[in-house]
Amino acid sequence: MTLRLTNSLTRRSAPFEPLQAGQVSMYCCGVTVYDLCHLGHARSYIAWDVLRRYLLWSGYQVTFVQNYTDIDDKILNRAAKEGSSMEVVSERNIDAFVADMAALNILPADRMPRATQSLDAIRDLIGELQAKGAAYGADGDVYFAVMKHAGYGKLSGRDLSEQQQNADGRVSGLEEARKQHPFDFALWKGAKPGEPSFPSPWGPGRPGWHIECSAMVRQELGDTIDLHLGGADLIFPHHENEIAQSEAATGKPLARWWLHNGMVNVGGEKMSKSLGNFTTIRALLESGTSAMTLRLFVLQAHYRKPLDFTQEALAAAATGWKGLNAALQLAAQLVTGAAGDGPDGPSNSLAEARLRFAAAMDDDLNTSAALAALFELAKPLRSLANRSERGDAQAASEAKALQAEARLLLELASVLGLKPEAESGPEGGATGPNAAEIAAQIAARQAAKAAKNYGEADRIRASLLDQGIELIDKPGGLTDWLRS
RNA sequence: GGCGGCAUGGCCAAGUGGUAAGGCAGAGGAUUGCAAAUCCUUUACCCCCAGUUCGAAUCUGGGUGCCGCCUCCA
Repeated sequence: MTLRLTNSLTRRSAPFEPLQAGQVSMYCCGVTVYDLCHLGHARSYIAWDVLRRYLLWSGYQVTFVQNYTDIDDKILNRAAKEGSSMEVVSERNIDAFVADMAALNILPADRMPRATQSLDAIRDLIGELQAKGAAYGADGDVYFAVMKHAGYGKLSGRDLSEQQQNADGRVSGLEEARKQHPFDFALWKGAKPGEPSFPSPWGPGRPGWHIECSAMVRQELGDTIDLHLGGADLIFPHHENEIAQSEAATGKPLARWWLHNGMVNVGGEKMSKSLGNFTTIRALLESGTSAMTLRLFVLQAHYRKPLDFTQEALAAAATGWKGLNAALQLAAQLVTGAAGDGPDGPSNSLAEARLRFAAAMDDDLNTSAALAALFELAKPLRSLANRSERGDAQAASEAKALQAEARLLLELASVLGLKPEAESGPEGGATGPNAAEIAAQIAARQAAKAAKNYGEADRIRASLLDQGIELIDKPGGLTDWLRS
């Protein structure tokens, strides 16, 4: 079986095969670090994290590079607004990015170059383009000449001859006047007074947005890479321009595969900073949604389709995760418990589950179907937990039989970046009564129950619930509790 | 206007020629003093019309609706 991926370049899916057998190079356009990441970023990076994990699981050696755009108008604006500097804004948001990604269990990229630290490669590339006649200077700016590059528009399906004055009113007249074609874009922007700038053969200034990715890809991974990833909103102009720059310089294809994820929508509209309808990763996590719930929410839909963010859908994912998490926790117990006792040879059903999972993932990363395989695997585990709690005599022997299953569940879950998550349990540092006080209340309620004083027992239960403590009666007269 | 995508049960969402995965919610059951939690069971002819086919959610044509990109954007 082979992995099939939908290539935006051809708009169809085809078997994936890296340029060098067993080795995959992938690049993902990162964030402009002017603010916190929102759910749209989370979706994108979760999707590519799963791709990477799946490739690794499949035995590939993967080199993954993701950039930081740390010089840009938005960063400068933000710095001006808060009276700090470009560096301060960038540094802060890079730290936040790292923390957010870690919270979501997204594996860090192998290398994360920054635009401001890649200036030599950027200037070299611009110089090369100019030497080849693909770029021209104008008053301290340098532009890429799209008309000079055959094949411009091949990714986004645009035909230059059909392009009219779409840019009217959207670009400053000054910049427009300098361009030879409306689609020409800046490789180097001459510095305006007071702006931070870097020296260059064209005068002080800074790189345009698109050129950094071309330069970094080339520097870090070579002329042609296997996979280039990003959000669908980057197809035009960003990725189109990257292709043009890189291919004009090297004469080789920039990437063999272009993968694009669908947008996160809110009320049918794209979540974005400009619309103001965004939720930051951090805000969501702080509001009590767990990282794994978010992952499950994202992975339940196919990565290329739009994903509507609603409280209902999130709540559904949370409940779904609760069940899966319980199974994963039990699985972790089983595996570390009486290790080695269980029958090790995978039974037919296990082999089938593994196959089903792989087939789903091979089909353009059908995580929704892959998750179905996980839920099916989790089922007997959850059932076992229920029966053993009820003192089923057979449960103990079954636990051994389920060890291989438990191991497989954990393994496959980890391919999706899903891992057992501790409940926000007793030592959660929350406010309210402490464990000893709760234990005392539970004992009091037990006594009331024994005396058939159910009014009092219910009163204690309700009172604890008011304080955020939920009681869970177990068979055998035991009572667990959760801080909600 | 140009380019691209999507329409499956109450909700989310797989399935792309042989008679509908999974999750959530709902219903019934087990359990419980009653609940909650948990486990078990259960719930669809796939936007409309026409066509191709022995057979279509799945292919073709035509509608309708929604979304993305064309300006910074994951």
